[in-house]
Amino acid sequence: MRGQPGRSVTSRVLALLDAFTPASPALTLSELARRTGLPLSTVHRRAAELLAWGALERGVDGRYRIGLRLWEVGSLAPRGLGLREVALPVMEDLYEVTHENVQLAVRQDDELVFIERIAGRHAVPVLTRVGGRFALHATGVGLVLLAYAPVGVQERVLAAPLERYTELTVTDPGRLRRCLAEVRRVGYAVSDRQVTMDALSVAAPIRAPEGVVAALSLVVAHDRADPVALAPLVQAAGRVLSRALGGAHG
Amino acid sequence: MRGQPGRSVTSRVLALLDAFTPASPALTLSELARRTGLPLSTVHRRAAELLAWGALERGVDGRYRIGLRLWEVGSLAPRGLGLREVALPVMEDLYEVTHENVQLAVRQDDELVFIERIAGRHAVPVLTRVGGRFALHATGVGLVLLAYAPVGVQERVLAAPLERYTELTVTDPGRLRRCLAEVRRVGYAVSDRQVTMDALSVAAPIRAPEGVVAALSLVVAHDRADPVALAPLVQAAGRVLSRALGGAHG
DNA sequence: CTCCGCATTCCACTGAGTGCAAGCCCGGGC
DNA sequence: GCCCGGGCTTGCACTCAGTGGAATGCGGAG
Repeated sequence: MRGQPGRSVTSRVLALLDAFTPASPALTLSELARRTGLPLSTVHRRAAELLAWGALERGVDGRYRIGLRLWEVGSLAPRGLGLREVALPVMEDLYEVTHENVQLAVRQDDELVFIERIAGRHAVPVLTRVGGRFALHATGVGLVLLAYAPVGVQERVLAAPLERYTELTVTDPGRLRRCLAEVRRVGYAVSDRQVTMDALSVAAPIRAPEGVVAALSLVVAHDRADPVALAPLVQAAGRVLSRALGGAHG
Repeated sequence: MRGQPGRSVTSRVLALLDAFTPASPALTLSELARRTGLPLSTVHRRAAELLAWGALERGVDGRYRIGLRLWEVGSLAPRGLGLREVALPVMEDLYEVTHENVQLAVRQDDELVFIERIAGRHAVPVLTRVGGRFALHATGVGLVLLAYAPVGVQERVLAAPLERYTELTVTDPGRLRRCLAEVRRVGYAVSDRQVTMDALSVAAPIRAPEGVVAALSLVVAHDRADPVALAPLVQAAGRVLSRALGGAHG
């Protein structure tokens, strides 16, 4: 072909999907070409194929969006809706008891991904969305996932600059390392106003046979609750789920 | 290349994703090759690329599964989690009032896809799963989606054999056509024991500017409730959502 | 009318992708 | 030990699917 060497067709297709983000869920063909750095004609052909299959859809405005077929296939991810289906009843129980935000997240590389949330109507509004990513070093779920992550992941996160969200965010690697040790010791994590000054979260691990696979948290107004009192509730829910997944209880 | 002509790389990649179904969410490389009809070496290379990107994952057993990254991208589908985010609060309200199963579905080609559900603990157990497909001619949501679908879709569905689920399933095209007219006249659909003999469902359309984009339903035990009494509730919820999406109220 | 931005189609060229075949690894039977 | 069978991975020579520049269509704004 005449194409610039070194780029496989598959990688181009995946690059197209990568161009869609929560911030820009609808793109024109030329925007896609700009974002991927590919020629317009190439993007046009690849997009047409994705369109035919249902991975992309075109709205009335002519823009491309992620198609329902891709959502369908994505819902088969065991760590996505699969995990959600198992966790939801337990999360609902936790919500019944506390009437606060309940969140479920897993680790993906060096970040976390929110899988499900029960948003209490009268609880603190949370900024994240289901399917969204976040750093590991600040939230309750993040601290749990990081504490039980492979050492390689921990080292990478500790070596990279730790973004500051509030004045209470832990950005010193040494201090974060001690926090993680503490999380492993007590079996839960508390993130007190480390993401926003409004909220505090308490999180516990969910274990499968292969280790900690997810984390569950309660997010509450920072002045409304005692984290140490909430911890047993979250831990208990985590243990129920761990048992459901065949994991050891910690 | 030496490859058999007529099959694009993209279509092969997508065929790999197609091989994963709710019934078989984990596959070995050879199973993938068998299902797609592609040579093992080809599958191996395509799968390696999907693996590297995160579209696929390999479990501890070495089997391939849909990866979290694909779920993440899929969650950007406006008709998937996007719609869900809008609808969930209203669905929760409906659940609070009725304590019955609440379901949200959209049409994809000639079938429906369930987007979200609130499963009442003490309500009828439903057989479908979020992300799953179903025929249009039997369920409440299906009848609504079919009634407001483009004529082309209606004709295709009416021309194809209509699968029978119970003795009450409408399988006669003429009768189904009259049912659809009735749905459009009254603005809601009732499916009385047409899917299982246990349950009955009442559904209403959700309208956006471009027309009916989704349907909402209550699924209840067939002997527990009067569908005509439930209809106004479902319709009201549908109208709230229609307004949120900028659709005309019907 | 022309210009601009975006989408679509054309076409000659070529290297990315193919599929066979051979090799590898592991476990089970003998 | 040795061989066999199932799965996975790699090497290699061949070639067509895919490429990207350029040309064309298509509105809408000036």
